[in-house]
Amino acid sequence: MNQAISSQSTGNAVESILEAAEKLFAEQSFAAVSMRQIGDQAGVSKANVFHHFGTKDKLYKSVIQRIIQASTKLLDELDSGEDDYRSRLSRFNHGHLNNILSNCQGACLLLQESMAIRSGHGQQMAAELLGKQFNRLVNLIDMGQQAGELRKNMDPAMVASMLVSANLFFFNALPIIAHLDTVDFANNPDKYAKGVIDLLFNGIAAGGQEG
Amino acid sequence: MNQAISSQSTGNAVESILEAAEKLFAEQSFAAVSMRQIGDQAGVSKANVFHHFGTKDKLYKSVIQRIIQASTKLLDELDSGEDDYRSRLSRFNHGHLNNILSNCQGACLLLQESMAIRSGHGQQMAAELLGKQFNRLVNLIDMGQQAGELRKNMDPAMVASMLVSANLFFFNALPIIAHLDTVDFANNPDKYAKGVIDLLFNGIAAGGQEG
DNA sequence: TAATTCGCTGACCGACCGGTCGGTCAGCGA
DNA sequence: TCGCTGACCGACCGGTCGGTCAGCGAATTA
Repeated sequence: MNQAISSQSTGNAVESILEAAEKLFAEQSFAAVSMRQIGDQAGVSKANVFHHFGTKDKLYKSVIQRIIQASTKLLDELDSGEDDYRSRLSRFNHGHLNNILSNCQGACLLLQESMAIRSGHGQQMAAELLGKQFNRLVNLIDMGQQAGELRKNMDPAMVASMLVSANLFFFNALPIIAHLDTVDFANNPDKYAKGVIDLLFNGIAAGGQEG
Repeated sequence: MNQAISSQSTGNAVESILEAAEKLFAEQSFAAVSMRQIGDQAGVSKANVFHHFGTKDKLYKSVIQRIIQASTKLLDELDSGEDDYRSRLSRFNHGHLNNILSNCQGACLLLQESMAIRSGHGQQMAAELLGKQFNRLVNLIDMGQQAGELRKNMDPAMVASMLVSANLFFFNALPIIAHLDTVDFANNPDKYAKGVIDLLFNGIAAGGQEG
């Protein structure tokens, strides 16, 4: 075993390759990463990467699938409890942001794969997942409306869009924003998530209630 | 002139190369695009691309600079008028979203370049621009607070974050979201921008005023 | 023990990469 | 007319790419 290489903690080559590929693909891009790099990072030969995954494209899709499974699992665990809808939305929001931040590489890949113009290799897989998660959130807000807890003259999908986007932005623009002197919520995800819920519920107009 | 190639409308080779490079870099990635592709797309030889820009890296940075200049110019034109702060924020929001949608390629490149983990070639240039634009928006909201038009127990930077992120999300997740049956604001940027302002000002809690 | 399978590897291939080079050609000031 | 310049090109360089393949050692099976 070589000390210079990272993963391969389990001795399982397949898992080592997947971890290495996810990291490299996220940090760079599909085209920028070579199969040799992935093999080196995983502590195996380039030929072995091909042995297990056939082609670079299949390896990439396996990486995306793996991220999707992990993400879905994490989000499923959030769906318990029967509080008021403000609590449920808040819990979803905190969970969503934490999921993103606890798996930056995966989030980065999915976000990149979801970009419009881009000709991604796993675009429809990523789209399917994000669509599902988005719909789930929309339904939650819709139920809040029907329960009379949220005002009715608004579009639930738009609220969902703002919630999800706020978290994605926090994750991927953090290093840019962190050093601005106008910002003090950087490196404090919980404070950010709480603030988002407060603003979204109470609005920013003067005279609104507080969170 | 070849019909298969796109730009070169002006006959200016440099401009043709920049346009071709922006398109290809946005649709794919820095590594995925070859100098030969760029030359072909621009209707010039690969050697000529090197003649004008030296290296692939310099060409890429020129593309980013060009996008930044266009973006800054567009945003500067929004800073006129002295209405109430709701109108000013609304105008900024519509303008910001329109800027993004009218230059998808540029927005795509800047967004990609601003990603956290990513090791981009024009990262700090993109970060500088986004930081400036962000600070400008924060100041606008801050002034609204001091004028008493916006409630004071909230973080202006967080509001700015939510505004910007909502637009970025709309732009880059549109194709994913468009076909969901829960969504009806797709392909209607003005409706979306108006809804964002409404939600942000009035909140979603039952009992809030309408927009 | 002999045969077979399995995970894995180094050597190798054609294609393409970023970048360079020698050279052509139109235009321009003297 | 001359010398010079910059835009432009085809051909080429060393190097790396994705992908293939015969074969190795260690298990597994008969």
